[in-house]
Amino acid sequence: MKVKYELLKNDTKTKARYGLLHTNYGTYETPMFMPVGTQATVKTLSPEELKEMNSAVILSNTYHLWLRPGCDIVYNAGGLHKFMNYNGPILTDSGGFQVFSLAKNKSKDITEEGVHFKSHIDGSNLFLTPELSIQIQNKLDSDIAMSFDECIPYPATYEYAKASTERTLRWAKRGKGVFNNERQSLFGIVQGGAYEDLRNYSAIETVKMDFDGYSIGGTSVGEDKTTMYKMIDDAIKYLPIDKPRYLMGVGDPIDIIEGVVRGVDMFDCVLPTRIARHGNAFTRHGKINIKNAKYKEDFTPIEVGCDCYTCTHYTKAYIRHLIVSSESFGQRLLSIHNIRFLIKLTEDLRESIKNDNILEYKDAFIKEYSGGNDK
RNA sequence: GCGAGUAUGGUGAAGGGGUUAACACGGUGGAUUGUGGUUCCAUUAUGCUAGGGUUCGAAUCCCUAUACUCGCC
Repeated sequence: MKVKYELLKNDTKTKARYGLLHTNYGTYETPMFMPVGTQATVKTLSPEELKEMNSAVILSNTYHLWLRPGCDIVYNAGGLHKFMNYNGPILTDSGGFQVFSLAKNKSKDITEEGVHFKSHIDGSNLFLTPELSIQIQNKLDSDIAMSFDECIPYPATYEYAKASTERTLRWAKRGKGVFNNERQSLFGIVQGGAYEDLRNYSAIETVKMDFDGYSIGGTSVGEDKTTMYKMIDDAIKYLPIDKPRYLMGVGDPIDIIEGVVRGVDMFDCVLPTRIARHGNAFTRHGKINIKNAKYKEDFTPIEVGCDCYTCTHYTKAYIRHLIVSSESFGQRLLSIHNIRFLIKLTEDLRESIKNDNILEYKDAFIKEYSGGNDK
């Protein structure tokens, strides 16, 4: 089935909204945070652990699975869900962003037809097109596929942003033309760089193609926060109320709140798992670096009151020891805490929308989060 | 006891008279937003075993002491 968005409540003072996302694998509340499992696994975590922290949709990646193990192997395994033993909804990114992030400093050639670039694994020449990306995703059999887009760098000239935005629209149309999977949904992606008129135009034209959901791409690529929030505003203004809105790649706690207030329903980000592997943890009082010497003999949890497995069983001193010793269990414990932190944040945001006090929640959160990380 | 050799930061070490003592690990901070899974950046010896001497100038040369190492009694 196609995903369906059910709007249950609009906030009275902001554009925030509370709703439900109906999927092949159950119905979930929004706004939601989606952990990233690029290579068919949320790094260090099992599906059971994800369920335990009330995770819903997870992300995986077309580009990575295309190269390794290959989409036919996933297809022959019975699809991505079976392959990775995950019976929840899966969204696959199209590979558009990987052209931007993996090949950032390497040779790549973006043409009307598609993108020529080099494999990050063995340097071999690759050619990815909008059609191929969709065909791979059809085979992977994720629940939500993404259109193949170009993520415009920041800053970019108006001329480049305009040409790229128009090309992304043509790519979206081409991808949609070959899309062929009844069980799967397809989302369009709004680009436009940091230019208001291009963002508006991109949103309007993408919506005309009638996708199952819409995402806002091209943010958090080096622009300042004010610009980023405006990019969201400029894009979301023209998105329909009856389809889910997904802000791609954003997962800083404050950015999630700013996104929700602007009407975003879905977020994904590598931040919780990536910083976990490098020893950082989110707390209500800001991000902490567990490797800091001051935690050497701190026998309290990362966050008192946190309901995650990590905080209910382990101390900062122990986790610090694991991270300093490069033990993978430490990475796992921090990943559990960080993902649970963002999921809990979205749970709180949903409650605040239902209670009509999201602005109060936002102000209190930001004040506490930015206030320091002495806890 | 005799002979030879070595002594550089928390560690392994480079430098064999000429500005701020290489590099690596470790330590201490920081970064990270649709993930190239032990990453990236900054910082970390006012000092080269101790004392004395030569020299404009010594970690580098000389003397003494001390500690290790290897031989021989």
